[in-house]
Amino acid sequence: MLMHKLPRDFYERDTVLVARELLGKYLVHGEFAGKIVEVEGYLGQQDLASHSSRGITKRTEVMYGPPGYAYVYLIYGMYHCMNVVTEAKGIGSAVLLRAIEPVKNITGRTQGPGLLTKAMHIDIRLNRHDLQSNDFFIAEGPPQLPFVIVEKPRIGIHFAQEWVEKPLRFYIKDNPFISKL
DNA sequence: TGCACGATGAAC
DNA sequence: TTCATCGTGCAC
Repeated sequence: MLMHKLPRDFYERDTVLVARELLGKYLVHGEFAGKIVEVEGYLGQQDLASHSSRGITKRTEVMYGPPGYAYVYLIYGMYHCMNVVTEAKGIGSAVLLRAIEPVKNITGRTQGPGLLTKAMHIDIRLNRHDLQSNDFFIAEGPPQLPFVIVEKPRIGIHFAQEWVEKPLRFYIKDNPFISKL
């Protein structure tokens, strides 16, 4: 299977562009692989829905670091969420991976950020991991048919005031593995 | 040093 | 609609 790893330049671009282009790419962790079918963009310190909105802290400094690294955190004490850091160093932006389509060695459901990480065996130990590595990365998959991208408001960010309705969630239209309608 | 609260998922 | 479960951020 063609597995051309995405270069760091891919991530060092506008977050919305990176988010849209991550759809259809292959997330690889060791023996596990899945096709990314749903993502959300988190734009930086001005984005009230983003963890980076409170500035640089021990937790968010990875978001403000160089692009192409994983930001993995524990949510609700029991699930992990995985993001990829985007844009230049100094900008606290990232793309949350919300759902994948199983490709290799995946058991269990993958529709939702917590289920995705569980199925891919991704946890807090992979926080700050360089996605240019050989054990954990995102790659261009094999050629596939073109698809339509659906834009919707992000999930679970009711507190984010004027950012609540911004269309920063993207998914592959009609894909059966997206997390919600 | 303490405490309220999630970028969730599953059950009721 | 409620609950499980714990690290983070901010108040005190």
